[in-house]
Formats: sequence, structure tokens, C-alpha cells
Amino acid sequence: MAYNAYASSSKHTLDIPELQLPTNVAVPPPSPPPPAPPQVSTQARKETDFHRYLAGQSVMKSGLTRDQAEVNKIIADASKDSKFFKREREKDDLLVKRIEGLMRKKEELEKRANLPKLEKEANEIIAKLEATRDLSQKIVHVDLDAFYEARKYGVRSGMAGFIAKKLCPHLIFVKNNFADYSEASKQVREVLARYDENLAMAGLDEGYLNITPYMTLHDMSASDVVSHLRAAVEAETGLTISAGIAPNKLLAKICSDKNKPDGQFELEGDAKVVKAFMRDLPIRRVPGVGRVAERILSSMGVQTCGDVYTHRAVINLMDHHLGLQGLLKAYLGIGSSVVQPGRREERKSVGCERTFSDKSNETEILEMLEHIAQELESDLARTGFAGRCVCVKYKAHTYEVKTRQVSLNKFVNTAAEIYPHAKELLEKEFPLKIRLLGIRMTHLKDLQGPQGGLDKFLAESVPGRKKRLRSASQDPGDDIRVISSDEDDETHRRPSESASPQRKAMRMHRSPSLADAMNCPICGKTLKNGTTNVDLNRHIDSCLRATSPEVISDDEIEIVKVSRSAAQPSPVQKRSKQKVKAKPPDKLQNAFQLMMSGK
DNA sequence: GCGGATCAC
DNA sequence: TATGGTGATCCGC
Repeated sequence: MAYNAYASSSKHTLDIPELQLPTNVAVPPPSPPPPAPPQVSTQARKETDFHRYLAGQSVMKSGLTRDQAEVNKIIADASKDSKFFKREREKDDLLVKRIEGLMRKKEELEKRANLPKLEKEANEIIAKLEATRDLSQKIVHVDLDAFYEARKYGVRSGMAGFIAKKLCPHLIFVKNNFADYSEASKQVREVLARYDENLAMAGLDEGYLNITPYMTLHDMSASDVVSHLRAAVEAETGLTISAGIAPNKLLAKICSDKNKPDGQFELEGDAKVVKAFMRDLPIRRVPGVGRVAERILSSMGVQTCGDVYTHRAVINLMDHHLGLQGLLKAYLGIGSSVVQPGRREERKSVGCERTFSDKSNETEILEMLEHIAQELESDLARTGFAGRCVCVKYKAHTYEVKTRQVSLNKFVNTAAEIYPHAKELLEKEFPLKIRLLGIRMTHLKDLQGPQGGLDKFLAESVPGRKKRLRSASQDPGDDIRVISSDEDDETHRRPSESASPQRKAMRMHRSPSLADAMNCPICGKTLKNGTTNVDLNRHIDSCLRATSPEVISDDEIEIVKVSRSAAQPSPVQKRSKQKVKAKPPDKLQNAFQLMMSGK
């Protein structure tokens, strides 16, 4: 069972300082290329970097009251001596080596590089990107507010419960209620859809809208529409949301963080304003730039989006490893303005995985594998897919993750067909001592095609036989991806070749959300259209039974706030409880019970 | 096509 | 004492 965590406190709206660009985090000052701080020893520097790395993903994404270095230290101390920590340390060492390799490579290439030429090329790309800039749309990113109180202490989603408790000793854990989240999310969605029927949800707690048509229709300004929209959401669901208004999704997402919680921020649709906005923005805030990319870019002197421009020649030189075009788009604040719900046929895989206490007994492991195969079967049935590639994943007790896959000559979707292949793959790996097992089906075929009669035909089709038509308007999304290959790169391309921006600078990905279907708030899977609440509850119950313990999950929505003494249900909680109550699984009846009341 | 890594939510 | 699950993408081979 997962838990929500809240620090008790009085009215949140008053305690939270305005979000500002982090001044208290371990990011070196912006703009002029910062030389390495001379007074800090290399060893101490590495340690700080590692602590930051360990602190995890979401840490640098938003502002924080508490000193981040202190938080990182607490996290590191609490983790010390664990296998998890040891593995993270190993990963960090590998990252350091990788960065060293990249630095050597950079110096090597710089010797023969024609930097003015590289800079000129970068300028040309910038000019081309500028020509594609679309400032005509008003895109809104909305984000449900959560973690008000605990956030101040450095508590983050994805954090282990016991670490959170260290950061915030009076933290109170509340068992979360995914059915209520789902219901609340649905209610919010219904309100939002009044402002843009093409609303694209990205998970339970955020979404994008294009309000341009609504503005025209009602002759309203963007900020008035969003104020209206937020008031409507709060009035009808009791939940507060934060919103960002900007000409594209990339900017809107960044903006929605600016006046969080329960606020909004609009970025004018003007190229100069946009660029000024991006210039001092930490590169880590750009979707797609995670903790690894942040470290790599930092080693190249890039901490802010503005630094991308400063270092454009060198980034061009290292294009293959860094992805020049994506970074230039971040610098320019250019992104997609297309808002559409994801399509069902865009799905690429269906998988199921479980964490458990370390297992080495082979019979037990295979039992677990079979259990997972069964769960996968029901997920495949529910989502209406079959696959022709079986991928087994396991995590050793050391936290090392491995995958093994096999392609089949037919599409399968039952445990009876999947398990034998999974078993064969896993048995080759024995002896094992593992803490996680998973199976994923890829190379999917949609059994739930638009024409029902076609299903049988497709079910018997052979790989390669049929190709699904891809949608013409593949929206690449806004994410930037920074790639760096291993250091052993024997073939030394000449700078001019390596600099070619056309090749593959742009590395993007997206995670489509599926339209018009119920998503299970636990496993995130899409339930068939027409699924009833009862079906949903049954599915959720089965998910809950297998949910792993006490990790603060990402998709949690703050529905209750808990004081030291009692939990006070919000309006939506009461309502949704009544609605879902028809047949609430036992587990859900215990929802919102205080688990650890910090006594 | 396979396996490792990274990222988002 | 103790660190999640699902899905996607990209790279090097």
C-alpha cells in the first residue's frame, strides 16, 4: 500500500513563500560561464554531486524552503549502508567516468575544431527554429496541487517513507485512496473539458489545454479564462490547481510551476519575452533533462538555458552526445503547440512488475513469475492487446536491473502462452537473488480494432504481415533528450561531420495518454471503454492487493489534509466516496485512515 | 533485434 | 529494517 505524506501545518496558502528561481540550491550562478569553484576540494565536490544525484529526480524541479544541500545530506545519511545506496554509488561512479570520457573527447575534438564554423552552423539552426516559432496559440498546463506542507521539508514524490520521516519527523502518513483520486481526476477533467474538448491529460494530475478557441468565442483574455477555469475547478471539486499559460506546451509546463500552489502564471506570446524568460532558467527544469543530463551538461558549462547559447559551438562539436537542436529549442523556448489526447494505437507495450522481499528459491521465483504472467494476461485482456515479444525483467538484490527478451512468431496474450517463454528466459539466469520480477509484452497488436470483425483476422496474422497506419500528425512532444554514449568511441569523426545538425540532434519522446478510456490510478493501465465503476473497483482492488509498501507515489493528488489530530475530508472526498461506494473494496474502506500519526 | 540507461509521471 | 510501477526512447552493438 502506498501512502500520502503531509506535514501538519496551518493554512497552506499563507505559509508558502512565492516560488522563485532557486537561490538556495546547489546550482552555480547563472549566465557567464562559471569556472569551477576553486576553494572546494574535488572530493567534496564529488560528494556533493553524488548527494544531489541520490536525492533523486524531482528534487531540482521546483523551489524549496529548506536548504537543499542539507536535505541531500539527510537523505544520504539515512540511506547509508543500504544496498540501494551502494548501487546508487556505483551508478554515480559510472556517471563520473562517463563524464570524464566526454570531457576528454571534447578536448580532443577541440584541438582540430573550427569553432567559428560550428558557431555559425548553430546560428543557422537557431534561425531555422525561429522561423518555425508559433506564438499564436494560448496553451495552458494545469497541475493539481499536492505536497504543500511536506514539500517545505524536502519531502518529494518517489521518496521512501522512512527517508521522508527523517526529513520531517512529525510527518503523517495517510493511506491513499486511488479510487477517490481517479474520481477526483475525472471531475477535474470534466470541468477542464469545458474549456477545451481536446484536453490532453498527462497522468491523473496534470493536463494541457488550448484555450485559443474559447478565448475567441467568449472574447476573454487568457488569464481571465484560466482564473475562471481554476475557480470552477475549486468550486466544483474542492481541489486547487496551478496553471501556466504560454504559447506552447513546453513553456506552459514550466510556467505552471511558477506560482504554485493555487496560482497561475502567464508568459506573453512574444519571442523576446520568451527568450528572456528562458535565459536564466536552470536547464534541469526543461522536461526531458533529468539528473544525468543535468550533470553532463553542467560539466560542459551549461547550467541554464541561456548557457546553451553561450556554448553553442561546443555543444555543436559534441552534438552527437548532447543533442544540439533539442537544447537550442530549450534555449529559444520553442515547443509544440498541438494539444490532442493520446491515441490508443500509439501504445507500444504492456507490462507488469512486482517488488518483493529478496527471493532466491527457484520454485518461489517461478511461482512469482507465473503470478505476474497471470496479471499480465488480465491487463492484456483489459486493454485489448496481444504482443509478439516477451521481455522479462529482474532486479537483483543489489538493485542491478537486467532484461531478457525473446521474439515469437505469433501474437500471444495469455499466461499459458507467455509464461513458458518467460520461464525459459529466466531459468538461464539462475542462480538468482532478486527483489523484483516483471514481464512486458511489446510489438503489440491491437485486438480492439475499430472494426470488430477484423479482430479474428488480425489475431492470426503473422509479424510483418500487417502494418498499422501511423497517424500523420505525429506530435513529437516537447521533451529534450540528452544522450551521451560510452567513452570508448574509436572512430573519430571529423568535427564537420560530427557537427551535422540534420543527422539526429533532435531526440524526443512522449508518453501518450489514452483518450476516452478509464485509467486505473494504480497501475495506470487503460480500462476498456464502457468499464463500470464496479469493474474499475474490482480491478483497483486486485492492484491494491499487490501494491508495494510505503513509497510516496507520483500520481497522488492531495485530497485530504491531515492535522495532528484528525483527518478532515474535503468536499470531493465525501462526494466521490458516495459515488464509488456502490461496492467499495475492503481496502478502500480503510482509506484515509491514519497509519502513522507521528506519536 | 537485444540489452542497458534515462526520463516522466 | 527499509527505496515503486508503467511506459517510452535512444544508443551501441
